[in-house]
Amino acid sequence: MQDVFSKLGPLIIASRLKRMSDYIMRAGAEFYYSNGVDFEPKWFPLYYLLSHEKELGIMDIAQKLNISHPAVIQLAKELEKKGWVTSTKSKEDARKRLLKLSKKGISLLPQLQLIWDDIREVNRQVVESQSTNVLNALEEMEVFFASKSYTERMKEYQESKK
Amino acid sequence: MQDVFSKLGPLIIASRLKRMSDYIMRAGAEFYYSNGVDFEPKWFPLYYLLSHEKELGIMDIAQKLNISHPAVIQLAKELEKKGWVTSTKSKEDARKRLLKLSKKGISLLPQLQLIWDDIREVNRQVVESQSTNVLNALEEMEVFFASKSYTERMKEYQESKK
DNA sequence: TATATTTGCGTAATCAATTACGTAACTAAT
DNA sequence: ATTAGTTACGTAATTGATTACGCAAATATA
Repeated sequence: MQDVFSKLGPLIIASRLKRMSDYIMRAGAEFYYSNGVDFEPKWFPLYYLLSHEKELGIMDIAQKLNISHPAVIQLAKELEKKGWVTSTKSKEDARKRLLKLSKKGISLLPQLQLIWDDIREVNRQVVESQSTNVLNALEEMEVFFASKSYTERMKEYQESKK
Repeated sequence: MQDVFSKLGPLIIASRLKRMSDYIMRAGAEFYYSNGVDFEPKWFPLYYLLSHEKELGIMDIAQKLNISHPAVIQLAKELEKKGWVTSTKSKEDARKRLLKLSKKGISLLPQLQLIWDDIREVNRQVVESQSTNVLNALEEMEVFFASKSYTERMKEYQESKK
């Protein structure tokens, strides 16, 4: 075993989470490519979101996706270049730029849906193969840290040792 | 619920893994800082590795940590700047540059150990709170994809649909 | 109404890590 | 001993995302 990580146990949960995430992301990229669709995994959250909402402002999206607003601008720029997303100035609030899928963007959806179905299916297989379900584990962690943050918990533990 | 992710289920395992990883990393960074140690979480794997091995070449490290060798060089440069790591040319193989902890680096260890203990403890709490253990889930995923890659599994599923 | 504050967006600078490429040292084959 | 191929390392360019900053529009307050 050339791999230090798995020996370290609880100390490096974060690194292992990241590694698995990177692995899946890369595989996803390959998969789009081998299906002849010029689509990148990083576009998925925004694209998917817009496919379910008529139109949204930059900040709304940033909040919903939990990423920074410059990231949204960046992603949107790329999707606009592809011709899949267009934007309009809001009439109620002139500061807002509203994003939505273009006709071309909508017409791509069925093809993407097929791919997403495959991805979903494999992910389902993974989860079903597990005696401990990674999605449940994540959900539990999110709830755990929502009730009291990681930082708070570490501080408390330090206090308790004194 | 302002958060689209948790509704998407298996489709975006990767994004959720990444998000949780980022969250813990950030908390870790804060924690070092609030303990008055000028140490960054990204340094941990290399530092920890060197604290357990006498000296290692760049490529060895890259392999063991499963990162690219330029990443190792970069991290090493930072730790050398801090004075915690030194390097020597290998005598057996003049191409190799061997990294090891400096005296100063070793003398910092006890302080870091304390912090790592706290982190380990909170991570242990997390894991114990869970009915489904995230580390086990990750381990299972790694085994699952080691036996057959994500890409292969997607291809197979596509074939099976025809 | 004038002024201060907040909000939404865009740009710039920065950061962490990767891929691509070049060079030097080692190894193997003739 | 020469040549070809591989390995180890370093640098440069690129990618993806973040924080910091600034401007303009909207909102709240005096």
